[in-house]
Amino acid sequence: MNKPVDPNVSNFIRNIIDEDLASGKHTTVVTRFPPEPNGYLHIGHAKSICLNFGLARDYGGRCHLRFDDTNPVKEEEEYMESIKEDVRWLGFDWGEHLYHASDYFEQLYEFAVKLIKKGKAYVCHLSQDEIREYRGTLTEPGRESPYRNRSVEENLDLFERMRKGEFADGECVLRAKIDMASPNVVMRDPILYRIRHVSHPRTGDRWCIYPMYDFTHCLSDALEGITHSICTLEFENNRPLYEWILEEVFDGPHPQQIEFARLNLSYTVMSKRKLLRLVEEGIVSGWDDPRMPTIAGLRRRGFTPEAIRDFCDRIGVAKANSVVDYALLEHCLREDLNQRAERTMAVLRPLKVVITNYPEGQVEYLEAVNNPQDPSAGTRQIPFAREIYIEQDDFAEDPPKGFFRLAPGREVRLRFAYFITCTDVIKDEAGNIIEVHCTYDPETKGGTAPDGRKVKGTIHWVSVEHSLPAEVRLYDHLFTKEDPNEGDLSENVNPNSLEVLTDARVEPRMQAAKPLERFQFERVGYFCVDPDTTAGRLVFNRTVPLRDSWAKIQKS
RNA sequence: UGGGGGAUCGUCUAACGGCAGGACGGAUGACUCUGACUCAUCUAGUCUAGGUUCGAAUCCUAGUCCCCCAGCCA
Repeated sequence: MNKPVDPNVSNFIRNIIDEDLASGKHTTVVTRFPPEPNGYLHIGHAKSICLNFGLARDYGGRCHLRFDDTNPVKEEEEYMESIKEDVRWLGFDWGEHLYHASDYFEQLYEFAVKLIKKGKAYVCHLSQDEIREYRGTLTEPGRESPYRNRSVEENLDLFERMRKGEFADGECVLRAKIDMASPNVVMRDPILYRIRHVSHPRTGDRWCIYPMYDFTHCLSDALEGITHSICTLEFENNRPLYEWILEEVFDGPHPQQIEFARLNLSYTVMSKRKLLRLVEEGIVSGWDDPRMPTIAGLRRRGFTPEAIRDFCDRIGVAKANSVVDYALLEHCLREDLNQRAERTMAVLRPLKVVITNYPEGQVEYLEAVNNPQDPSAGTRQIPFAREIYIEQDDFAEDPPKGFFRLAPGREVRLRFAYFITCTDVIKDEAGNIIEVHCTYDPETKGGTAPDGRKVKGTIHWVSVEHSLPAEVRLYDHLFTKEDPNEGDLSENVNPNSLEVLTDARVEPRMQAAKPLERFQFERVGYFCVDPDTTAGRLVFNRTVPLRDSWAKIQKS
């Protein structure tokens, strides 16, 4: 954690904890992050991770990582590994406190038996459709199941036989006996256990009955001594059930469920279902496509854990549904990268410049600062020669008003090198500019003129002979709409979310760049080395462009 | 039309009966060997209508709008 915690952070959950601590209700804070291992983590999960682990850190408590693995049909071991990797990468440590809901299956079974013995649960043989019918609707009460008043003995026997595998999938379920007329549908005799003759990633074939979320979660929390069980808004309706179950069977202290609004980000989607769709329809290359809001995607894109944590701190925590502006995420990223990314020069769309008065065959090495924000990053030597590449955008034959880059007759500074003045524009038969001729002023070596004259523009460059070819992948929002859910998702996909440039040129130092290493391409943006990079082929992802006030002026 | 939640600058979020504050975005300017960074100034808000109070974003009443719930998913 590179940043000290702002002592002024205030949100409704901290207020609750402060009160609980002050009143003596709790003497410590124990939270948990409880993902279901059925997919990849995304930035919405990062919010929850930062919240839960952050609270534990700030209050000197602890935060458990618990896999909510109660549905073997959807869950896989592979996901558990990726989740652990992502949480660790984000910078959090659960220490000894790694748990699985499946660790509690035996205890959970005993709690269910206890409930049956209290006459508060029963085995129901209604079919799935019948259960739905009997449940009633939002405005009409449900009806009681004909199996609702079976004797305790019969229920005990039936439940045991469910465990033994005497029933087929779907033949019966264990239900809580609460209130079929409750205005809260969750309380209309909710299902506690269902039968699934499926082997579980962790318990194998030991069980063929699996507890439902509502039964599992509250008891898992209680067993682990969780004090504050923080979840998202859609579980608000489940809170009465959470409390009912604990009240009925759990003797120790009860955790308190607190709900907060999940993260929504403009120009992206956050639901696992929709993310899966993007992958399956080939709209993106995979879960770690750099355009994905998954932790894996963000990592590959070049995001830092520090930037993501800072973002999560800044968005706050509240109960109102909201959509955070993507620009805030970009701001956090740039702020972090500006401090730590070494600078380099790279030309994305090359335009050849011949410096006609520079001796042929001569090469000079010029000193360049690696990171003006961090003197300890040192300097490097960059080769300069008669032929260089500059960015096509940095030259205009007919410069618009306010343009102070290279143009016929104009003098600009080549960063860390010399002042050059454009003398000629070379075109092909079609009239395309293919080369620009300039002269340089030998007196301006290093970038300053002894006579004190100033130039308005400084542009970046690389040597034709010494630079390395590279592929550069430019990313934009995956969707064209702030809210991609408005209308048909696939129609809102941004056709220009990926642009591949294959003719980019980078400084020779990039030969040594390692996958995921981050750089600032001066005047262009922050980039990171894509894992697709091989010995003979450099591939960069644009993490985020630099702010560009010239582009803004041009637009208006 | 049942139940549960929620509405504060364009966006996100503080203020817990006592000066509506911060951040992002936007605008303007300064600086500049990155049109970056940084700095400065500005911009802009309490859903509506009543009420209580010396004083209301906050308490009360009545509305309006938005979200969630009828999986043997979580």
